[in-house]
Amino acid sequence: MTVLAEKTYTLLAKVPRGRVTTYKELAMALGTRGYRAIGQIVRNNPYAPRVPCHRVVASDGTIGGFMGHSRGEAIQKKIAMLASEGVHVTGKRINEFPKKLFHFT
DNA sequence: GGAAATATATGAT
DNA sequence: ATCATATATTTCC
Repeated sequence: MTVLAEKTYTLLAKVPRGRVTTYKELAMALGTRGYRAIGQIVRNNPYAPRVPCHRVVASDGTIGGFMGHSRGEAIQKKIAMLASEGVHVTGKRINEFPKKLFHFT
């Protein structure tokens, strides 16, 4: 486990319910450019479900990935979970993404 | 120890 | 919109 992972989980846990964050925001807050690394870390998610990995989305408002695959039916499940928390998703993008997006800086 | 793969982002074409 | 490059971690050899 790397220091980057610790900080990633810490920040992710700080995201309130009904809000989402992006890999980019996380990477920026952590001071790294390894966006993909964040994806790997979140995918590992040894702290689940204490760490809401489903609250992490791509910077363009798309869901990104979930459960081992990047784009597939698993996304539907993630969408349902987000909708359950108040973040509704229409089609392939989050509804009012910038408003629901939680930024650290 | 080194190479390939990944739940991304950005820039160029 | 599509293709190629950059970046950090993990997994497999």
